[in-house]
Amino acid sequence: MPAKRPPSHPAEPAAEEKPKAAERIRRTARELFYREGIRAIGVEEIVTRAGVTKPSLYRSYASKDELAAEYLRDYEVAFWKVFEAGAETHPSDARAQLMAYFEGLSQRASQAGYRGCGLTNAVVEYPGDDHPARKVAEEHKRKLRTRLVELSTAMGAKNPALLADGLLLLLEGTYASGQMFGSHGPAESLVNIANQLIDASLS
Amino acid sequence: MPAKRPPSHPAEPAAEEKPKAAERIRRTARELFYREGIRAIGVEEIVTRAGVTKPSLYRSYASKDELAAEYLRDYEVAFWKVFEAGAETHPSDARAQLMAYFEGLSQRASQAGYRGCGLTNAVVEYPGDDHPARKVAEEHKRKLRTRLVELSTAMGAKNPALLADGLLLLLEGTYASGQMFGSHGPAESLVNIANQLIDASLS
DNA sequence: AATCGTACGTACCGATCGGTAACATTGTCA
DNA sequence: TGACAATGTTACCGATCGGTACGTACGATT
Repeated sequence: MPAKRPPSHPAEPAAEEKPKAAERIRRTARELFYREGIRAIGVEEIVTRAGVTKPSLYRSYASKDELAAEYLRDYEVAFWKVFEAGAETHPSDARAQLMAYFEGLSQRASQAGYRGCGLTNAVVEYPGDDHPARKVAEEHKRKLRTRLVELSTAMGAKNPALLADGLLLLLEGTYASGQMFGSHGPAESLVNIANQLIDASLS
Repeated sequence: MPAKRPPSHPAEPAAEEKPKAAERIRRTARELFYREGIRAIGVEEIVTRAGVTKPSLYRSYASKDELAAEYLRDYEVAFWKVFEAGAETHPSDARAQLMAYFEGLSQRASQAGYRGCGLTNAVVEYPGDDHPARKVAEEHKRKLRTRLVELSTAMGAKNPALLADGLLLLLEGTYASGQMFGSHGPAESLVNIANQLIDASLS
């Protein structure tokens, strides 16, 4: 285990040099998988657009399936960053935190070309429960549900688990319908609907 | 245009004889496309499971894409049949009609192996707006939204379009989350949540 | 200078993809 | 019975799929 690489930092972006092949593949795969779907994109197109070759891909990732799982892990990190962004601007106000995310989502999902949630899309693309990408997605959704229960509790809901389920249904509904309707779809009503539901769940 | 076929009835199921190849392909494709996804299923597997061969498929359907579109047209017919089933048992009661569908959906979406809405899944599988299957799905969703506005109006909602959007978000959310969570997922709360939303939208 | 580990590219694998040409079989009419 | 159209079958196409064996350029170590 030769763990001695003085100039390069293993877990850091290392913005000093040009991106390595593995990182270029990662970024290209993330963009293509999200925009076009995992099944729709072949490894050939990924490496071509990344400016590398196939062996470089398979040296860093065991298979296309594993690369897809890695893409979703990156996607999840980015998701939580956006989802929890409201915690800083609205500390100790669970409802405002949540609604900050809902407002941003509503706007994004109301634009043409919106592609929904990469994790949800992966579940649709891979119905069988043995795919590594699907496992990442399923675990994430369980975590999201748990987090929504926490927020619902903090909001003072009578039945936090029930409100959390309602909010999750609205979220997933927005991801899906944002892809089907272009502008002026149901996603535009998300904030209004969510507020109605939260109000009804309090007293 | 030789439109003369006395003994055979073009648009009827013709339950008298054994199913033709085109019909077997249609049924097999419908089941496989729904369960596994359109991109995941090749034409080879369809014709094998249907007990026919590829040329039989391509004589009745112009391409795999067209077969997929035909599958969704069949799916849509079946959807409306289930969706409007409550109109007979609950005439002149829009809310009861709608909730009858919601209750059935909630149960189906809470079972392991649930695969959501075939039309929504097709939109996720084909992001580009040029695919024939996607066009069928998009048009259906617009019709569904219109129908929900009608029902919301009949229910006496203050803002029918807004309630319709909320109901549509809940529907799509149930389709999606039913696939990710097995039993005891958010889909189980659909009826309760929908009732809260409808109540809040009336007075 | 000889050596070694790392990183990357060239060229190729068998399998499967959607789709088709050409031929055999069948049923329905005159 | 014979002609015709519809529907079936065998065998194949080029393209692309995910994945890999093998050779090479290069910088650090001895």
